Amino acid sequence: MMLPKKNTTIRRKEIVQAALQVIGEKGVHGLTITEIAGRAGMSDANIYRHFKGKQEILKALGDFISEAMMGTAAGIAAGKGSSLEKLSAIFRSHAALIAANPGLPRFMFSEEIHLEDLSLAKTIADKIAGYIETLSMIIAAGVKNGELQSLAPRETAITLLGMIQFIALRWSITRGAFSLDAEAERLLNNFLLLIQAGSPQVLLEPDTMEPV
Amino acid sequence: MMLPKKNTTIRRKEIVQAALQVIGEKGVHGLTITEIAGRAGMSDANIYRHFKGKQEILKALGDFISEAMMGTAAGIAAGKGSSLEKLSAIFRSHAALIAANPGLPRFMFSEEIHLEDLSLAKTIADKIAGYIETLSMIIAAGVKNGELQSLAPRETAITLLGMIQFIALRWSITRGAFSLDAEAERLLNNFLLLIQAGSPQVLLEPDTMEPV
DNA sequence: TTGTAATGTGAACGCGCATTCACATAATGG
DNA sequence: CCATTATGTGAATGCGCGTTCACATTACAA
Repeated sequence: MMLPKKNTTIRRKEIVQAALQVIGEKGVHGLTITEIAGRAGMSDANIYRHFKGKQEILKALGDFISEAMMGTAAGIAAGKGSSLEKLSAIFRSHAALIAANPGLPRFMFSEEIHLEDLSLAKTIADKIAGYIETLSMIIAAGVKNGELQSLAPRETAITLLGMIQFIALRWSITRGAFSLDAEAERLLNNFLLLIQAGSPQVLLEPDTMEPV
Repeated sequence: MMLPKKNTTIRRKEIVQAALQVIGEKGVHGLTITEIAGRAGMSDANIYRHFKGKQEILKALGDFISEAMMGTAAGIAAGKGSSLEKLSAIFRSHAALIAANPGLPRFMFSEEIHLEDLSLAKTIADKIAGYIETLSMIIAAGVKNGELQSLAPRETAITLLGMIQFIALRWSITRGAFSLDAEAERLLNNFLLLIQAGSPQVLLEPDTMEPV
């Protein structure tokens, strides 16, 4: 059987998406050319008409994933809302993105990615640094206007990212044994309690809901 | 050349240690029988005198790593000291352990581990759950005696672990481009500020110290 | 001492997987 | 409509790596 022909730009997107799906199911370890081709509905050899090799596919996938994660975060950061609202929105959207694409954290964690290709590792590291920077600025703004406690912006940003990433890791190891969204919500609530100004110490009365 | 003979229990330890070192340098992806054998100074075939196969080596390595991490944490948890002191000690020892054994986080992150062997994945997940439980109890105790803010023990424990793990990931990706210990210390300080009772909020009145 | 089990090794085997090749078939520009 | 290029495919290639085998050498129990 011969596949109807499409130009390279379209095929490249299909292949990258197929790769992401394969990683979600079989992991980066199970990401073979044959698997990608099968998922994309084409022959193995045809992959090489659109990519120089597997490494190039990984590079394209890295760009796509980085863009998917950073894009929404940057959008939220640039938009309207309080610091708490922005942090919550970014956190939730990130969790939702992972829940929808299990291959995403697998790709980020995988050393098959980090160690194999120096430039790809650098790309990912830079994207993470940018992410931290984005969150830091939101937090710094919140500290300045008294919305948040007086805390270190960068370290707090890293703490937030660590939460997401750790949830994703456990979720990946347990093969989705728990609800990622629900777990994320629990952690977010606790985190918000910690960082917002003058919040806790509700030890006794459960009254002060809706803190504005 | 023929290696002087030793019994299996000794050889098994040597092989596991060699494997851990190889992972630290080449990653789980680069963990090949030939590499392990070379590092341990023995022939490939001899590996199979002491392990049934590669999978069994990974299993033994998983046990070793779990024990190394959980062991010290449990010891500190059972010892004397305030909650803050215990959390700090566990955090620092964990960071130091990772700094000394780069293969440790690589192993934990690797899906080559999680996805290949169900029982190994379960072992790791259980160990992590136990770790969370240990930290939770420390935190719960701190909350009860007023040392810590009224926060959710389990979620706070996960936040702490997420911090460590995220540092380790970035450290791994950047191939040790920054000082893991220093970074860990910065994050720990910020975290302690967040969780201890009545610390920040110096914004206005530095009154409500010591709430019990 | 002696024979049996444990330990050690180089060579070979087989499989999976990335990549290439020779050859169709469709698109596209002149 | 023709020629050139882009796209698509099954089969072959080659290599890395886990594992096995046939055969030494040492430990050790009787």
